[in-house]
Amino acid sequence: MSKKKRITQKMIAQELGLTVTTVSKALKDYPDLNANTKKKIQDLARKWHYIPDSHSLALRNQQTQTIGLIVPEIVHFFFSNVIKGILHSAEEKGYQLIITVSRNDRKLEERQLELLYTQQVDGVLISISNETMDSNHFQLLKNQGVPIVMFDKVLQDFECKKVLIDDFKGGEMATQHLIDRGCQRIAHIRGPLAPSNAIGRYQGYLQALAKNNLPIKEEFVKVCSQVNYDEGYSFAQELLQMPNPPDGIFAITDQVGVGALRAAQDLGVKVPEDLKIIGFSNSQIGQVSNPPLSTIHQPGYEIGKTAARLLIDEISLAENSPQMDNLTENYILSTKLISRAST
Amino acid sequence: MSKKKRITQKMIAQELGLTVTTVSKALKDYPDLNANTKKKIQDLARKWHYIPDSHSLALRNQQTQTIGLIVPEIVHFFFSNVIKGILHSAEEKGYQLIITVSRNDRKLEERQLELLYTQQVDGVLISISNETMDSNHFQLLKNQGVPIVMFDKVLQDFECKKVLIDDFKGGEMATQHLIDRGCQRIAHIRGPLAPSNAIGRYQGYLQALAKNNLPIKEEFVKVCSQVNYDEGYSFAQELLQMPNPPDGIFAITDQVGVGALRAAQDLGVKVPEDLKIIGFSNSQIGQVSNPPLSTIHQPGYEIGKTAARLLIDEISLAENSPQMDNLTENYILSTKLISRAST
DNA sequence: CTGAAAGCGCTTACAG
DNA sequence: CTGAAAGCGCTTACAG
Repeated sequence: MSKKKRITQKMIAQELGLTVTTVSKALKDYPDLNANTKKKIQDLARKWHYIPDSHSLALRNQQTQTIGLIVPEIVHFFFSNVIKGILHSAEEKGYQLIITVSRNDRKLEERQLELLYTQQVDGVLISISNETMDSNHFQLLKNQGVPIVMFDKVLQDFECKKVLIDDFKGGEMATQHLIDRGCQRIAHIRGPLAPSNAIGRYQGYLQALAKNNLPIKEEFVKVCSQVNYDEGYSFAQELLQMPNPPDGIFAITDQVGVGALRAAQDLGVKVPEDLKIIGFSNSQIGQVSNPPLSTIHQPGYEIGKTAARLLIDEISLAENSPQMDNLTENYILSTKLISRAST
Repeated sequence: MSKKKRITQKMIAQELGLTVTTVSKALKDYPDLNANTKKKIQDLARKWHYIPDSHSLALRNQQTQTIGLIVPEIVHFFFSNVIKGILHSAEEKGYQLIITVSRNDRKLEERQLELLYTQQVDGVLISISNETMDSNHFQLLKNQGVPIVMFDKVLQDFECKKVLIDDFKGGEMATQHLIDRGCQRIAHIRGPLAPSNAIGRYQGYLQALAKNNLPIKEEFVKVCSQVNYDEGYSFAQELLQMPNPPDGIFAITDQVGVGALRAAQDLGVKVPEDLKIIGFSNSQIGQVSNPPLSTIHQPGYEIGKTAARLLIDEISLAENSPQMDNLTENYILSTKLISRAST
């Protein structure tokens, strides 16, 4: 500690034979100061590299200029892009970002939320864990006046702003694309049962089948728990070894889709001739697979940018009109189909 | 603001007709309190969900339990893994992490450093931008008593702990592997000129050629600026269209390597028969390309974990023995060759 | 066993 | 034009 030689207003005041009050005013460019005094202070501050202490400011202003983020995973193309978008908006508005990871663990998510509260973040951005079914911990935070914005994986019955894509439509689009390409027996390797986005995509899949009068076969739906390459591989293997295998697979993510692609190739099933595969997200992995994977583009960067902006707006608003209730409002960003050689 | 209803010790004291002093002691479990009083306080604190204000603590203790991170990029497999490792160690020791990105811009890096200083972080972890050649901004921070640990992209002449792999050895290993596989005309698509790791890998490449009495051809060395798939693609295209094209390519990263792989395939050059390619890092992208890419494993998670631990140790040490100089010390984590179908 | 006081670094309404 | 005072939330050496 003693090693720290942080320059404070007090030191500047002492050096110049003034008081902190005057120094503070000079640094904030108050009009009612002697121009000369002001200049002397500002010059010394610059020379000594004075930088204000944010904790002191936080204490004084009850505002930390910091937002907290909780994501389920960090080694993840989509979430990396979201973070990039958040940082973009945060920088723009002079906010810092504290990042935490829930590892899809409901308990850990709660703990991270508490830590962010301890840090007095002005607001929280979150994509909830796959395990999270209730909103008690979010409600607690909200009751303390900390605004929350959810994105991607959201909790339907929690009142807050949400930034999303239309997963239902995306799922339908993906499945319809397979149908348009001539598939008749379409399997779906879906995400876990709880997350809102996995449900949406699954329902979109069902909808597309129904609309086209294609039969819905329970054995053609596989449920991932890890949602990774290996699961894609092994589920595809199972599917392709059935007596009447599918001729199309809609995978919940590109990771899973690329795993399925490899399984097909290892079994000698030709893609796209014998089997067409479409993923979801437009991750880099699908761009470089061979053949490249068709997919639904999910705009991570824009989602992050939008979510952070909404949160920061809400923070500023809360300051001015404390009575403002933050009602649920869904911001749906658009997706698009990207057709590549796998379909 | 008025919306915030954060519970403070003062409120608890008022409710129970005590003073903050007593409340503070009870919450910190001081021994010299009436057991009954203590219990009453602790019970109410729990009931009201009291959570201490970290800024107040930071101000009081001159310790924020927060570390800052600056990385050149966030949408990046290697750095994501590093962050995961950092979060692991940080959590373990009760530290929070503020993340910023320099976008390989020296000016922005300096700005981020300043913001972290404003936030009073207890220490800084950094992988420097490709543009950074001098250490003035780091020296400034160090002079203020804020410990710094560098990783991956480091500044040779700045005194601090560094967590690295042996890029020279890695580059040599990769090139030697191509030679062992029968390559005689080996090209290198290298990183930018400044970064320590790009230089190390390049020198390792030269060393392997020299050791094996293979000629060093200037035209076989291409210099990336973006270090991405597209650059890998176009440089490989150039190389393969030479009158005497290379029979092996060592790419600075897997991204670049996979780009080169695709270029070869698009030109009808067979990999690995006519051309062998090896990348660097062991990113996921190389695991799923077709054929999968040989590479040098770079342990991102461990690098992050180690760097954060070292930093936190240094923070605690600085508290106790302020005179401690933090001399340069290199922590070299080991890499290994991963041979796949591309070589 | 409990509390009054000082202080961390800063801001701002108020006095002079 | 400058400064003394109070206060943000907390801790701790000291009094009683």
